[in-house]
Amino acid sequence: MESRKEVDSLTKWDGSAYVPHVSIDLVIFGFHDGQLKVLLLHWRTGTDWLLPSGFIHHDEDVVDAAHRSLRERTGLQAVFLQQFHTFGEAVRFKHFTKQETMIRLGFPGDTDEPLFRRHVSIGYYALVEFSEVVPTPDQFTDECRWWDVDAVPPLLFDHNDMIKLALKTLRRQLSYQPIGYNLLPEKFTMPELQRLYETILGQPLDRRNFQKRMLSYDILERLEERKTGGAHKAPYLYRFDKAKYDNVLEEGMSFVG
Amino acid sequence: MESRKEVDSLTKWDGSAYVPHVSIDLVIFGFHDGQLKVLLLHWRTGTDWLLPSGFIHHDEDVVDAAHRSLRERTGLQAVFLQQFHTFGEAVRFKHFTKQETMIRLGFPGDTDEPLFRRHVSIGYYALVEFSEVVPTPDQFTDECRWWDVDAVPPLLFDHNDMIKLALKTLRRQLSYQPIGYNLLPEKFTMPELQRLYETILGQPLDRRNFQKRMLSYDILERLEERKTGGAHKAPYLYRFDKAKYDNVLEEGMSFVG
DNA sequence: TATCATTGTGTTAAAAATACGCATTAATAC
DNA sequence: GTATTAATGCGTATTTTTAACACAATGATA
Repeated sequence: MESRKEVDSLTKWDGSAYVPHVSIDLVIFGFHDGQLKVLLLHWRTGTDWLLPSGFIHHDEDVVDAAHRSLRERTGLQAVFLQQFHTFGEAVRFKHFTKQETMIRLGFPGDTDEPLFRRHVSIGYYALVEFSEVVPTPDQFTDECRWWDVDAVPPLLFDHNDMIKLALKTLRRQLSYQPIGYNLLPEKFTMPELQRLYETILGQPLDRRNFQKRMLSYDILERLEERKTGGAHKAPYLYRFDKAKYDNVLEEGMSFVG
Repeated sequence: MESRKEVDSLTKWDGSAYVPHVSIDLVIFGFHDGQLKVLLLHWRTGTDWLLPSGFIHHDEDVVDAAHRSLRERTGLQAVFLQQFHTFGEAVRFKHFTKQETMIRLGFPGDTDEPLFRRHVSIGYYALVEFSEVVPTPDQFTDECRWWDVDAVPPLLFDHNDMIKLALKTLRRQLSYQPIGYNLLPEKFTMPELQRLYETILGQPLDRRNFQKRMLSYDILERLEERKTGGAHKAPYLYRFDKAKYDNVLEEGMSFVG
């Protein structure tokens, strides 16, 4: 279905530059139009979508490799990035077998292709500001774009499971930590923040209790401005107090230390 | 300091049988004499202690490799085993540099020794019944024994950090899940269960509120027997209702499903 | 048989989470 | 202009959960 030329360029991947058998997979969440989105890549030779992934240089920390991959796909520097699980199954093919997958991706026959060797993959999820992302494909893909989390198609490998687990982890953390800084623009209204929470948690929240809880964290700063333009009463604009926000996060989520 | 013969036998390790650059580290918790214990190994050629670790066969799931290693160190089959973090720093030496570590462990000079290549390590913690464990060293070690968690010496690599993080994870899970089944003998009293919780959490708990909460989980079965022999009033014996226990755990902690 | 430390089983108070009421406001319709 | 409408700001009850505390019962020891 694809020319040999394209397939050749795919195999130019220099596996020797990376730690073999180890990879990173990224579940990058964004929020737009009242919908939680996830960033997916489209394989050049084929019809399939998958999660952005990355490999680790020999002298590179895994977390740095994750940040690097994230930067390459989004253009963003500092984001909320959290390891959530390591996927260590020997066979990580799900909807298609290894053979089927290799054919679909343009690697017929060559069962020793380094890209398709067994990989232990470390899953990270990221929260990014939708409007600031410049979705950028990598050398294996020709398209990078946002998908609604509840409209994600069957993905390659076990990537659907990864999204599920990342979402589950995000929900748990959201329930007892004031995450959300990285998903919204600098200034936002309380209803907007609430909609974000409702979307991630998948359930409606009481307007008044939500506001009380958010303010109780003492990480929000209310501005004098109000958001005009919409019909009805103009809501106040808020802004995260970065210092206090980081502080709360540090206490609640920090590892080793 | 050690004969060449011993060092040679150490290097007989056949790295080709395993996925390179990936390892497993185990934080095995036990409970005895009102103290939380962790199982450590003593390196044959040297004075240092470290966590039990393992490697992954090419066709083996990581979680299976973890169970296998755990079995080899303890003799136990079914235990509570939970992945808690993957340690991906390029340099994981802490108290000693790589060179110092290699000398201490009897690998002078040979900087290419496969055992000392960079490893991404997947951390698991396990809860086991102290009295049923048969501590067993591996090919690199000459002793395997329990240590009080708060008397653990400086360990090789980043293993002290691993214990810290495993303990933190255990505490968090204990706070909102009825873990403990695997740390106690089949029959136990409520005070014994409470002491276990107090030890892990590191704080005293109210006797009456503790009992109420434990019973509210509806996973304990009170037996007719009482524990005699001790001075004072004889407490009832309890037993976990395995089916209900597994059920609660499944709902609260299951991944990918 | 009295003593003592510990267990079994409550009840009460405080705090947190949840449910709900009503006045205010800014765009829209008339 | 003025009334209407739907959403916001800010408040108060209610329920549920958590934490604090009291007292009788028991079994070995003195």
